[in-house]
Amino acid sequence: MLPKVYEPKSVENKWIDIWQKEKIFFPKIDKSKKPFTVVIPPPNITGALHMGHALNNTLQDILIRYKRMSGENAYWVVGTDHGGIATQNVLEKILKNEGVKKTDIGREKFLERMWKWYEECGHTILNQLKKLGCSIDFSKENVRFTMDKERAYSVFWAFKELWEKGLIYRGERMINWCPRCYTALSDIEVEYEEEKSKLWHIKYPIDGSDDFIVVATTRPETMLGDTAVAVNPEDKRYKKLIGKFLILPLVGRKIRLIADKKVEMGFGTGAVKVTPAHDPLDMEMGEGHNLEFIKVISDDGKIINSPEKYSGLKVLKAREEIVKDLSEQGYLVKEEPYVHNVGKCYRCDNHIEPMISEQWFVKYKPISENTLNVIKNGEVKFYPERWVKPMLDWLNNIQDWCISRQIWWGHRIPAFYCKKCSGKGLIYNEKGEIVKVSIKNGAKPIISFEKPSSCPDCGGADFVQDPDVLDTWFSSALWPFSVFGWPRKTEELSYFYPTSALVTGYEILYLWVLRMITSGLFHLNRIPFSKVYVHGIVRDKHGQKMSKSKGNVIDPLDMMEKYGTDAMRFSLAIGALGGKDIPFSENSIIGGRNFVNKLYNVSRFIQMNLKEGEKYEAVESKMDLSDKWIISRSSKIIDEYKKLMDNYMLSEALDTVYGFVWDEFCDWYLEISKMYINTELKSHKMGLIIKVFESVIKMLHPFMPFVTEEIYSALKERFENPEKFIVDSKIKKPFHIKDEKAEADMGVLMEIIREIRTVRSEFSFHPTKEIVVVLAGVSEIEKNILDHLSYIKHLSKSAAVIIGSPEKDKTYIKSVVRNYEIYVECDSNIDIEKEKLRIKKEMDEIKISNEKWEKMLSNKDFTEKAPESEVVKIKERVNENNIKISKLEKILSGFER
RNA sequence: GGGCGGUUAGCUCAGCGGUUUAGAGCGUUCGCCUCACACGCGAAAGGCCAGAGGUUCAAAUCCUCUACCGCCCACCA
Repeated sequence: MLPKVYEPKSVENKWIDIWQKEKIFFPKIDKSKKPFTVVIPPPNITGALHMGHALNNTLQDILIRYKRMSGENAYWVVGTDHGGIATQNVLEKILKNEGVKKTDIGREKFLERMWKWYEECGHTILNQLKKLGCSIDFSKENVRFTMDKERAYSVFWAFKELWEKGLIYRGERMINWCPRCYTALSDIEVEYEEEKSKLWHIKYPIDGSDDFIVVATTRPETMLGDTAVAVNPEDKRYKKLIGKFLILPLVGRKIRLIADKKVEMGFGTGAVKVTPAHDPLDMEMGEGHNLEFIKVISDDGKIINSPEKYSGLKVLKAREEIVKDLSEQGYLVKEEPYVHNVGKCYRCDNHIEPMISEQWFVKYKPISENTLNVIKNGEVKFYPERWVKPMLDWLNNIQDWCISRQIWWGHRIPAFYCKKCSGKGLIYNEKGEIVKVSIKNGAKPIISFEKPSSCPDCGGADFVQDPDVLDTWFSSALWPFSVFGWPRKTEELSYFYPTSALVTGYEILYLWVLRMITSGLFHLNRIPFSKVYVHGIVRDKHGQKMSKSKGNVIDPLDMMEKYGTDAMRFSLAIGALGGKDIPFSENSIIGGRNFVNKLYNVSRFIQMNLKEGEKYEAVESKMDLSDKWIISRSSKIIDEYKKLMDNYMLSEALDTVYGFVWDEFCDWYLEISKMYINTELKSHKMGLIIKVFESVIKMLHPFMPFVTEEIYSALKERFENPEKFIVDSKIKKPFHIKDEKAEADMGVLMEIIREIRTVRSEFSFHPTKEIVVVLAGVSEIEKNILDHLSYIKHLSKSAAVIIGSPEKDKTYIKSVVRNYEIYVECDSNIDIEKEKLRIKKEMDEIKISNEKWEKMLSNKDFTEKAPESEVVKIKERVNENNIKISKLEKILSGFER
């Protein structure tokens, strides 16, 4: 005998093993079948799976399993991402705990450690995906890594193609520098956060005069690199001073007062200090006015090229000193509190420094034009659609993409330099390692996958590779086709590409999704996927972002351990509504667990009533009302389910089935069917139950793979033409019958039953007390009621349900449902006042709605303008209510006697 | 500054092709260990659908404005 409560752990492990062993998810190229391909957003190998992964991969798995069960050749391509800065930071932290700095061990050794880390962590992540129930084939040959050999070649090839078309260049531009991670970042890798700071007003004396100009700044320390002050050309206050020279306080440098219409007259004092090397806007002005660029902040965030006093200080320390000195020397006019946005590194949260730097860039505008078009014309569809507009806006304002990173972990830029020919363009550290390359200063890159054999210029063979690595998103952007071996023309590539759908969170739409579309179009001239299912972020139950510092993190592994994987998947899936963020709590998983248990117990119920050797078959001639009703309902539910699933409304689909199973199938149909278990109708009833339940667990399998597989294996001999496993089965509609009459009739019966139950409950009948119910008041009671008195009897725990009139010498609790009067026999000492109140209350409610409707009916505008069917409907309702009112009145007057 | 999303039961949210008495889950209350399930069953209480206008025979639902909350984008030093 199966235990009463479902025990997930052993069941889950069992099926994980079997599915892998049976190679069910192994990709097969089958040209007779339509492929449904999804590439996984490769998880970074930074550690363990978190709730975001759990959500993302649950949703993908639901889609994949659904498509597989819909007859498509579903293939979910798996792999992990090397994760550039994020992963390097993880190892750096580990090293720090060991008391080692990465510079101590050097690049080569460091990378050795990184690869070792990959071996361990990559494995962990894959195992966790397995635990999540992902229908992925985990054989080694099917697992990719963004930095494995094949992918490395894809990356090189992509770089080469862009380079050859002049779309990759190395140039000196304003970039975002993270002094902590010690690397450049692209614009989207900077997050802006509001910070309380100050606005300092500083006097800049005018050369050869006692007068001065006051500038306002949030970054006084950058004044060390000021090479101008700018005002708006229209600004009357400063017009005549334009072109004069100022003396830069603390430094003594002579700088020009320039006019530029980028300066806002209304802000601060209307005069801006210009630091071309450390501010994007200032850089533009610097270029426009031919100003000197003086870099005063070093890569490690310290002051350089400045008076002795400040050199070597960290930026914030320098700020303090400078403000102090300005104040002491009388240059500081005032400081006012000021709130403004500060850029922070998305990987380490430290302040980023804008600075001029020579880096590799991709010219993005020209290659992303096609992306704009395919989104605009719907070749790539977003679910929900509301993301389209932000995507287009972003593309319209796209900037060149800084792709070089000064870290060690990643794809090394495939550029080699002949040591002899590159001269001063190659910069080495004291150990003789290459640390920087400057094409500006003469470095000559040769783009190559491997070290070139000889220099085309001098014939020399002494090469050095560019020390930088590529932005991790560069390889991610190629993922949908690099996974299939591109640029090699593989069979996989031609069969599985373009992929079908992408499932991802909205936070990486710009960072990743748009870039994939762009590279797909650029390198293969085909979109990488046509559907993008965009989900939200898993938050805590109050809508707060989960974070370690807030202590509100829920660990999916704990949850799976505690409640089972299916339970967690259920709660994630049902919460993923409309692409919105998901408020998540342990409580919501409990709901999932309860549902898993419910399903499991249905299967127990079925199994308990099956006998070996007996046949169970639904027979059409034996169909009664409840059968017709459940068939009709289940037909509708399957249609609804498919429609929702096909439109990526997974949560709604799950909710639909959930409601059907629990409320209709279990609470009504199974309860009714219990009456027939010991009758000759058993075979018919059980047959029908099995059929409906089979379709239910199939619909639920994508959401809750383990429990449904377990149930399937327990019951499948009873199914028609069962497959070996539910994963491999097809969702089929067992019936194509929609019976509105049966649904309506059943509705009446349900109402009557509920009314009797309410009476029982309100008048405190013990649940086991059997009662006598009389149905009366209708001259000719419909046949369907007569036929199904047994339902009423059974579900309302009645000893007898009689059609007729109440007996005069007995006491009844009376109520009205539709046209029927219901008399529930009771002791004479029932609380009459309570009953009166009950009836009155009900009557009042009906009267109120009747008044409303009668008013509508007397309104000519309504009867003339509203559709005929509406008017008829209202009329019918009024009539029904009037009958009901008269019956209730009769009952009330009965009390007065 | 621009854009997007939200404001419905104590909590988290559905409903927004216009028309019953506005739903669900959780929580609460009452009664039940009813032979699948107490991770359950039955019943109940609980809502001027953020506010103000407008369109309409009819508005939680469509339009406009306002308030508040949350995101995203933007070089206002």
